[in-house]
Amino acid sequence: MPELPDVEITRRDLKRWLVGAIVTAADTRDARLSRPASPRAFARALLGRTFERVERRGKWLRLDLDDGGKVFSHLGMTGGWVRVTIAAPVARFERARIDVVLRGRAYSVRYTDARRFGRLLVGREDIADWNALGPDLLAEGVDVGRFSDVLAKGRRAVKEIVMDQRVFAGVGNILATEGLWMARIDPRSPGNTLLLPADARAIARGLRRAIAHELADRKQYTDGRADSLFVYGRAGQPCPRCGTRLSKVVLGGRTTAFCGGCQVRRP
DNA sequence: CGGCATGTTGCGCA
DNA sequence: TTGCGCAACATGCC
Repeated sequence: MPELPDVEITRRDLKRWLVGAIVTAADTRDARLSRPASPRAFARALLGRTFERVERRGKWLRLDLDDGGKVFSHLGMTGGWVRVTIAAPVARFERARIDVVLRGRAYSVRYTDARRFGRLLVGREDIADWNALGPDLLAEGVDVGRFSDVLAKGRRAVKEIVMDQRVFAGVGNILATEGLWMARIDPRSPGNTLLLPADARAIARGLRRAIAHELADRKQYTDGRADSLFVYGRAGQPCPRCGTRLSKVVLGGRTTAFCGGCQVRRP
């Protein structure tokens, strides 16, 4: 599920379902998701409250309550929010529920997460993980000069740099792979070989295009992801742009597909 | 059975 | 102090 486009779709869902809604019941028993706090704090913070806003930065969601409380949700690898009836049975891997009333209608918003790499936190202050995030490519403009400086600083591969959440919030393995292909830049290129302002601009633009492409795709399909990607997971197949056989390499421990024919690597 | 997976974190070591 | 590589987390799926 979750990189920036999926989390953005989730934000829009939660906004529709929750803003203005009053919480009639809330529960999670999962100490892993709420770590390091007790899962009991979840119900305590939510019961009787009204949601005022649903915000997103990168892969993090923040739900703001009418008393100043905040709920932070990170979907990890397999997390997701769904809306069901109050009486719906507990789904396999359901980890939390928020029952609400909105405009006279009662229903339940449930969080499911098989692997439990996600987080579900309540508090009154923004958490450190939220504050440390870099610019969100969907919400903010990119300061090309600043990004250029970040690139110049390291010999780290450019793909690892753009996946650093302090550099661009929300860019994960799929977006980085797709965005660099769109930018025609080899993901292995050391940052300090991409010194031209044009390089920084091309990368930011490629990532934005990858985000827009996936968001547009989500509007049409619910499970069309695999078919909408150009190179991710397609090593061995022909490049959709130039026909060269797509290569595979591991960067920062993550599998990366790229085209040796049209993604340039500067010496 | 083995290998891989959209994310993050912590540890050992240079 | 910084950074890098890698295992770990928990589970599904091919």
